[in-house]
Amino acid sequence: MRVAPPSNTRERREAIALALARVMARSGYDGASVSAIASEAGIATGGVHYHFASKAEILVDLVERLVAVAELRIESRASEASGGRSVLVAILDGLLALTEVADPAAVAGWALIGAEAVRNQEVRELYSRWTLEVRDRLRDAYRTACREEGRSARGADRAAAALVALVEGYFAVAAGAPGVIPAGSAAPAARGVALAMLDAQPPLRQR
Amino acid sequence: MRVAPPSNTRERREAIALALARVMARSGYDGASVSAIASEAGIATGGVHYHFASKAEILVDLVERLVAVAELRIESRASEASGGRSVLVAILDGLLALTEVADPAAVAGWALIGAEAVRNQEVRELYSRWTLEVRDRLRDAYRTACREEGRSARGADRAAAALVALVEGYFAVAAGAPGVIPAGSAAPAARGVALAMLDAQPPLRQR
Amino acid sequence: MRVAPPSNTRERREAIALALARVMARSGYDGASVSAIASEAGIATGGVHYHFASKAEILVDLVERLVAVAELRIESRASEASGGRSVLVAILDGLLALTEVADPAAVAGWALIGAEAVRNQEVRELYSRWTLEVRDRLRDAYRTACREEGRSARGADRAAAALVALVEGYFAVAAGAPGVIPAGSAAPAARGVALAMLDAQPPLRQR
Amino acid sequence: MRVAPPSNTRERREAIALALARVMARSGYDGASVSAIASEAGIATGGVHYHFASKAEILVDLVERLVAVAELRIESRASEASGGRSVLVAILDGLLALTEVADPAAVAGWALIGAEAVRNQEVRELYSRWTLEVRDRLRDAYRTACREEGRSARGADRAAAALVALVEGYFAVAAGAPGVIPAGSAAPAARGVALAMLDAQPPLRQR
DNA sequence: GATGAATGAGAATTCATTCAT
DNA sequence: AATGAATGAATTCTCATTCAT
Repeated sequence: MRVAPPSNTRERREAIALALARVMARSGYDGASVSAIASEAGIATGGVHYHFASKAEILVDLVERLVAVAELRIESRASEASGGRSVLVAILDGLLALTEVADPAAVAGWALIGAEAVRNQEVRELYSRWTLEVRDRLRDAYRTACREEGRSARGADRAAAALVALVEGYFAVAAGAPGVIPAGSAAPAARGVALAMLDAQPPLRQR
Repeated sequence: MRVAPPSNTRERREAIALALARVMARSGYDGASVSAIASEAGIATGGVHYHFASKAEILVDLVERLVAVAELRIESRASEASGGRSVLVAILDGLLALTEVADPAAVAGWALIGAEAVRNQEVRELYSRWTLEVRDRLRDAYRTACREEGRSARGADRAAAALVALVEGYFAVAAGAPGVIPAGSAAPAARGVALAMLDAQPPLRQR
Repeated sequence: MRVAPPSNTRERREAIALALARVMARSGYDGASVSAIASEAGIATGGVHYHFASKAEILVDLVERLVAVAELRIESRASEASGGRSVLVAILDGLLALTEVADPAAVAGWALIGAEAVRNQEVRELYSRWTLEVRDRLRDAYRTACREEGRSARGADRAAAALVALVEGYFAVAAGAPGVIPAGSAAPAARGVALAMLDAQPPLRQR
Repeated sequence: MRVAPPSNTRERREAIALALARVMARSGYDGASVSAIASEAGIATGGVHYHFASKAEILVDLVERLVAVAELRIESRASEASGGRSVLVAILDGLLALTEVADPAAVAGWALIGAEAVRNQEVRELYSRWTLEVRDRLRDAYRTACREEGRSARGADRAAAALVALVEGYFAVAAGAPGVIPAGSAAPAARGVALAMLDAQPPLRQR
């Protein structure tokens, strides 16, 4: 009696999504032809469409994977953190870990996902949702830190938005203008920015 | 005998480049087909190729135009500035003016140019050159401000790189995740970041 | 697990190359659009490019096929020949067999390949190499015949070149000016020319 | 009172036709774009269509010019000739003069005209008419020579056809496979072929 | 006579997707 | 599960031709 072999769909989908990231880092999303993705993943063209209904779906899958990974990194750092400042730093570190470990495919992939969000509604929704979530977490941590330190939390919103822009900007510049960002400077500089902003928040006046 | 109308090539090239920016804002660069650009510019498909040898050349032209415009804005603001802090602010304001006057085509255009730099060498060179130039100007102004204020200029490099990332990030996020950046907050927040970073530079120790 | 039908690439490539020859005979090489070739071969446009990277590559393939066929014809005739005269005749007969069996596509195809050699370097190289090879074989047979018959072999070079021109001219005229060459006269007339030239070679003077 | 400037249409048409020949020698007929022809002729694109209704008409004009020139050369040589053999030689020399004076544009032009005759009816008619005329003149001279020398004129037809093929072949090979024909050998070798063929005609038997 | 911008109909080529095996 | 040949629509680009000036 034959037993059906175990499905390898999960691994295949991952391999294909990561192959897309690598090809995108060279050729952009449109330049990443399905057959290039396939050969990067070590399978035949048709195989890609066995596992994904469309090329767009691979990109969506990749976005979800990158988000999940970032989320994990943030979570693991944040869970060890205590206090607003250290949560803030944990989030920034988690987000920018990619640039440190120098995974160029992931860095370029993320930058290109932002660009793809301009025209692809589904990607835009995912990208926006994640970006908003990050902003809100940053804002909450920022406010917490202000409260803990007896500072006004005015402008926490725009400060958090600036930190989001900073992080996304690091990805964009690292991908599109290599050499502009000193190696290894992203995470420490982002931390510095966040802390400088906190320090600039005025103390709450006594009542 | 030469009896021909004066060449309108200059205007046409500009019209086509701006049409590309508008179509890109909707559809991305690859999605901006030559015929979409042509109809946006109000001419026939062939007309685009009469004025540009290739679609890639239009993008290059657009990059050069956006850079030139940004340069002008920076120059006009910086010429009125005195002191490192105000030059720093002038540069950031000049760069981010686009986001304020809400020219979505230019904002998305610039964000997508960064993405296109990933795979297009000529665009990458232009984008890198401009980005480097901006970083170096920011760093010089930053150092000047430190000197003027008797502060150490340590880390000016990474601070300038962070400011570049911040600016690029504003474009990327505004284009890809509308709603994440509070309206009108980019320029003031960027100013705030720069000044907070300066304030955080320690004073030079006495000898 | 690989469960795929056996590749039919070889047959397809041949079918496409022969389709090109037929369409060229009607419309010339430039007039042979890829879609005309495809429909002549009974496939869709894209199919042509699945098997050939470019239209030029089809032409190169066709040249190689026609040369290979001619080579076979010459070889089979020459292997039965004995003596310079009969080898000479075998070569000419092999080359001109096309005109006799009235394969108009091949005749016109070859004539147009010569024309395409004017501007296409790869075709020119193939065409030149083959033409040179034919000339050298003719020259060798011509010299052998002279030696066998006690004649001077002076001018064997230009005689061989003339025979090459004669053969190519038959193709060109048959393709471009039908009716000028009496049907069936090419091979016998070429033979006649070759033998008359040999007869005109003066005897070696006695020493 | 203004006097209309003298028309320069005649010179312009010639300049354009010759420009076509030169561009064709590089790029083939289809590769010779109207604007390439125009710039070779030193005028603007539109100017070509002021003088010719269509690109095809330029080619027709060129064919007529090349034929007229060849006719003149033949006429001037034939008028000084006496006897069948010398007329035969005069015709061949006239036809092949192009290859001797090494006008590569004219040589390639003529070869490409033969190829263009395959698909362009008007060119085919001109090319066929001229080729037939040449064959018939060669045949007449051949017969005259036979009669003068008391030889059978059997096969004069196919001999004349062979000489036509030989001449056209020289053009085709010179254009498409440079180096195969020894320099300067075309006309003398063609003469040699013609005379050898005549020598091979058997004498008329006595009655 | 002549210019050169503009047109628009194709051309070659690419590629996501389908499907018989 | 997977293959890879095949499709056909879409894309970029070319170019003969037209025409206002």
